[in-house]
Amino acid sequence: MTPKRDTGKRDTSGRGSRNTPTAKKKPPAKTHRPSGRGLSPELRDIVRRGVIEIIPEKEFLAELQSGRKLRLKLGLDPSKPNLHIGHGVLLRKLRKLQELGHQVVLIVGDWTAQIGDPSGQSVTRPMLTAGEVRANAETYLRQFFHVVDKKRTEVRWQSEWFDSFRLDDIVRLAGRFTVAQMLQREDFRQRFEAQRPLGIHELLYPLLQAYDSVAVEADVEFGGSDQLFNLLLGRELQQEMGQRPQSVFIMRLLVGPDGVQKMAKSLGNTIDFEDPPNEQYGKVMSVPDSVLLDYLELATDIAEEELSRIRRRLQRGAGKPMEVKKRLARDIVAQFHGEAASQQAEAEFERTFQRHELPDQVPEVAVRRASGAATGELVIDVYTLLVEAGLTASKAEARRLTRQGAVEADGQKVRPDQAAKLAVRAGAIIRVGKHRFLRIVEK
RNA sequence: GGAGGGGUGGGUGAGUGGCUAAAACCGGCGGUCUGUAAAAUCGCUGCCCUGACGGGCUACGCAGGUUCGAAUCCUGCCCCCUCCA
Repeated sequence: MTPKRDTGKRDTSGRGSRNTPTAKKKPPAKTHRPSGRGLSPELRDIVRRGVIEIIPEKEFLAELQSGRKLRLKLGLDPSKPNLHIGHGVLLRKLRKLQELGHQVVLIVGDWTAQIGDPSGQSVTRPMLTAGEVRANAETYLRQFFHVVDKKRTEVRWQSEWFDSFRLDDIVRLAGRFTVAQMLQREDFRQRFEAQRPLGIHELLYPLLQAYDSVAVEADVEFGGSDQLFNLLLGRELQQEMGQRPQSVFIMRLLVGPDGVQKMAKSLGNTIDFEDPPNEQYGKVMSVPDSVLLDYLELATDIAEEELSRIRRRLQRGAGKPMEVKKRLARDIVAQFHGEAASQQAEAEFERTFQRHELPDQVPEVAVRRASGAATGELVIDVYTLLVEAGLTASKAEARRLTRQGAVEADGQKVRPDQAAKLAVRAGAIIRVGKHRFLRIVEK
């Protein structure tokens, strides 16, 4: 293993990761989610939907119904600039609780972002500079408030308390825990046992996160299933420091469009809040059927009864998965870009991918007519054009694709021997693969 | 302080003097099929020239050296890991 190179693994669900090296298989998330008996439908949905476990369940439910305004903590680590719909799962949960009058406390993990909580086998990422973190955080906040109600959110920066930490504060904090305790975190233990590197500062990560709970006097902390350890540590630390320990709210992780691995920036399988509508729609459509229901449950607010109906229909083979998926895609795009954009994205999808027609917008490249050639007749060098237009990364790639029959001009496959001097009409469409297009116009 | 192991292509990881632009796997891309799902199947996957054959350039931590020839041997440097103390 080469620790030299770090992939900067981040996770989807707030910060840190508890285990699952790179989430090879779907974690068999055994769920202990609350039954929700005796709760209003609204509360029932909140405590069940997408929830794996609430610890301690009874106390939390009692609190929830006590009328007290709860402080709901979520920490986000601004080591990457964009939020994705995996984060969205948590954010929408917060939003729902806000609607009941509770207070969100968003912690910008400007210190932990610099440490990085390496998931799996990766080691430390290079620490980010404070400036990078700030810039990322700005983007984060904008995106965050796309879902969460700003008026009922208190934004806190870790630097508020950690900047003034002195060595003795750190030593004292670290002194409250033992190595054995830290090794309960599965990825730590695995790395330790496999004699793979495990940095001391990495052990600090969960401690800092735990201290955040103390600093803001959190009542509840939210996180994905990969966060269990970190969240529980916060609970423990609060107790040690004389605070009432927070409840922890463990949510299921959304997988990426690959259908297997959790959605995470580091795995490159995210659907981002700010992906353009068409892209967002397309990414959702590429989600495998096997996780369609998970997406509906976690990434939309489609009502529970409706979900059961869809589930049953699909099981009977009655519903068309594709139609359901389109609905899902529409729903998600609408969340971030509005109804109109969502419908446009769907139309565009149907046009280009289902009917194989041209997209709405095709980039144009102007080519000069050779002297003596008739108006509207152009001769192009396909390879050069493709590279210049950015449709292929290199001429070598353009050649390869041509050889493979992936390049068409006005619907005709371009043969390799023609490509260097291809005669086309002005306005001709060059197509590479399924969805790379280019229109040739006369200069 | 002592002993040992290691730095290879987007990732994992083979390779110990020429047959190696570098196995295998993953990922990515493309063809067929199709619901931009899955599965299946075939192929491509450093860059430049070429319709093709072929040719050229760059590449195995960095810098030098040995050799007709080096990812592979030597020297120095940088970095990482493990064990013992």
